[in-house]
Formats: sequence, C-alpha cells, structure tokens
Amino acid sequence: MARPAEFDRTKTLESAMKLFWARGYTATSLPELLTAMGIARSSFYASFKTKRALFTECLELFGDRTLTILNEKAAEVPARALPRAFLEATLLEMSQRKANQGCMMVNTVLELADVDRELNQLAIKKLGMIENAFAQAFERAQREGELNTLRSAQQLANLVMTINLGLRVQSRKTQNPQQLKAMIDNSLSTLGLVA
Amino acid sequence: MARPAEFDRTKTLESAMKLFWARGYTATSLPELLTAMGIARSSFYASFKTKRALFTECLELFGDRTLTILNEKAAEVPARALPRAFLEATLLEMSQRKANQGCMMVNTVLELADVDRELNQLAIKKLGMIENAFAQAFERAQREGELNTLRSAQQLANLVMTINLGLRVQSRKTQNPQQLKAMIDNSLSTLGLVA
DNA sequence: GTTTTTCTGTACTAATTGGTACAGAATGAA
DNA sequence: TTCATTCTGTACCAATTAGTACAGAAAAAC
Repeated sequence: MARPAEFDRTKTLESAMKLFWARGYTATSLPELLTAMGIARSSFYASFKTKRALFTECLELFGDRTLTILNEKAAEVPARALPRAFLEATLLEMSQRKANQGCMMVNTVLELADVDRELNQLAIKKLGMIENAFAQAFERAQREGELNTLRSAQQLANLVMTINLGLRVQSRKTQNPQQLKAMIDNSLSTLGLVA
Repeated sequence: MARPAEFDRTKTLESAMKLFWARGYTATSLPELLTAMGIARSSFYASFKTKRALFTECLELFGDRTLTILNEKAAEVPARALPRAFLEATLLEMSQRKANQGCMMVNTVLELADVDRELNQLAIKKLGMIENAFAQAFERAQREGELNTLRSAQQLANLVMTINLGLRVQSRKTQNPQQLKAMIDNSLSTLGLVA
C-alpha cells in the first residue's frame, strides 16, 4: 500500500560509524549523531533501538570491513607481504583524516575497558578475528614452505598485531603521512628478519 | 591563627589519577571522583579548580612517574637492555589490575584525539619525553660503541615506542600475565636483532 | 482520491552533568 | 576563650544526557 521507502539505513549507519570512530562512544552525543546521520530523533529510535545498540552495529561494521580488506590482500599477495599490504592499505591509502582516526576497535578497547565490559569484549573479539586471519595466512604459507618456521604462525600473527596496534596509536598522534610511512618501514624491516 | 592542615593533597591527587587512568576523562564523573578522593565537593573546587585542571595534573603526574621509572632503569642497565627493563617494570612488576589499565597517556591520546585537542597534546608531549629518554640512552651507547649503528638512535627509540604502544593496547585486552610476558619476549627478541 | 505507512518536528521526561553558594562544624594557634 | 581558617554537607544552578510521545507532513500503492 504505502511508502516502503525507508531512508538509506546503510548510509546513515556509515555516518554514525564515522562519528563514533572519531570521537568514541561516551563523547558522542545523540544530537551530534542525529545531525551527522541526517535523520530525525524518532526515526533514529525506530530504526536503531538505542545509542548503545547503534554503537555495536557500527563496531561490527568497522570490524567486518577491516577483515574484508585483510582477506582481499591475503588473496592478492604472498603471506610474507601481507603485513605491509594491510598496513599500507589501512594507514596510507586513505584520507589523512581517516588514517588519523586510528582503528575503531583499538580506540574502543582503550576507551571502554573499565567502563563497558560488553562493548569492550566485542571490540576484542573483532581484533581477534584480524589476528586469526593473519595466523591462517602464515600457517598456510609455512605448510607450503613459503615462510620459515623460526616462529609459529600464531606467534608471528601476534607480533604483527602488536606492531599494528602500536602503529594505530602512532597514527592517532602523528599528523604527517611521511612520518607514518617511515614508522611502518621501520617496524616492518625488523619484522622481515624473522618472517 | 588557625588550621593550616589541608587534607593530603598528594594522596587525593593520586586517587584521582587512578580513577582517570582506569576510566578515562569523559566517563569519570565528578561524584565518582569525590568518592574516590574522599573529599567534599567544596574542597575539591577550592583545591583543584575544575575537573579538567585536575585531569591535566593527573596526566602530568603519571607522565613524570613513568619517566622516572625509565630514567632509573637507564641508570641501572645498559641501553640494549633498557627496553626490556622498562617494559617489565611497567607491565609485569605491577599489580595485574594496574597492568591491565595500560598507560594513561596512551589511553588519553586515543580517547581525546578528536575531542579535546589541548589534553591530547599534553599526552602526546609526555609520550615524546619517554621517546626522547630512550633516544638519549641509545645515542650515548652508540657513541661508546656498546650498541651497533644499523639504525639511528632516534629510529631505534621510535621502534621501541611503537612496540611499547602496541603492548599497552595488548595489556588492556584482558590478558593473563603469562600471555603478556610471552608477547614482551616475542617483540623484544625481534628487536634484539637490530639493537 | 483514499489509504497506509514512514518520515519530521516539537515537546516532553527524568536523570545526570560540571560548577557555585553558603551555613556551620572542626581545628588549632594566640 | 577567641578567632581565623579549612573543612563538610546540602542546596542549588543551568545545561545536557538518553529516551518517549505524538501530531502531522510526505509519499507511494491502490
């Protein structure tokens, strides 16, 4: 009968994600969200239950998107080149503004660790999925003899994650893309010695 | 004439720092602070101007204390052993509760980067002082021939910081101490190849 | 044009936010 | 005891918080 046209839910979710990503959960107010999403208060509560529920949706979206990038790169390059491919894709091949926002999961872990256990656990789970994807890529490469076995695939993946996490923090305090590039090279050349 | 006895300002500041460290700036409310500090509202505003001013004091305190630990270790051990000494002192030789709170400067950078530029800059400055202390130790060791010069002292210090920052995030993702110890070893053995 | 649904906009709520004002108790030196 | 001072406790403020209620405009299928 009438008006099935909901507003573009995906697009508004995307806008919300960008804002949460930049400002975190607590510091983002509802009026700010509504302005960014371009919808009315009532529509918001009709479509996204609560602010907290919206945040989990955004976190899921961000995590899945990150994982997609990683999987795409894993299909394109050999495992030994995966860390660099991933870091450059997410830290350099992006608007500087986005790169400076770091990783939403990392931001969330540090903001909510002692504030909201459930949201924190979700962020940790998503980070775990990234680490697992690295581990799987390394494991296969080791089985196929394309990667040395000085370290287990799991250890290697954990090491890559530590560097990755460190660079996310660096990216949040450094405005300069060249410096960031230098830091990536600096870390990866070290990693190259064991991988 | 009368009652010079102020409450122990240092002790209340310490309590406030612990709370901010665990829960961040925005999520810590004034009533929470007052309870933790054990003082009345009026005393609070008389002694510490505003919540924001208190936070900067806490951040300064935390930064200075961290720098002190680093300098003490730098006087005790050779430069090549400094990263391990620092990481173990701040991540392992502590109550697990404290270790899980990560580093207050790092937490602040991620929480306030796009929220409060001034507080963010203070945290960045304090992190810079840590990095400088590492760089100075490495520089002297290189001059005295106790450290190879494959990388500049500055590069080395930056690399140590990236790993340090990464481990702070790891420590905030509820980990048992053994896992954390393994991660430290994992990162440092890699670093050992270039330092 | 009628009907059915989705949206907007405004007006609320109750609770909480950081910050101020002030009366009076506690304190200790003169 | 007197008196200056530092506390505590309570009452307040205006602004903001997340969330609810509802009237009515917009839109599309019939």
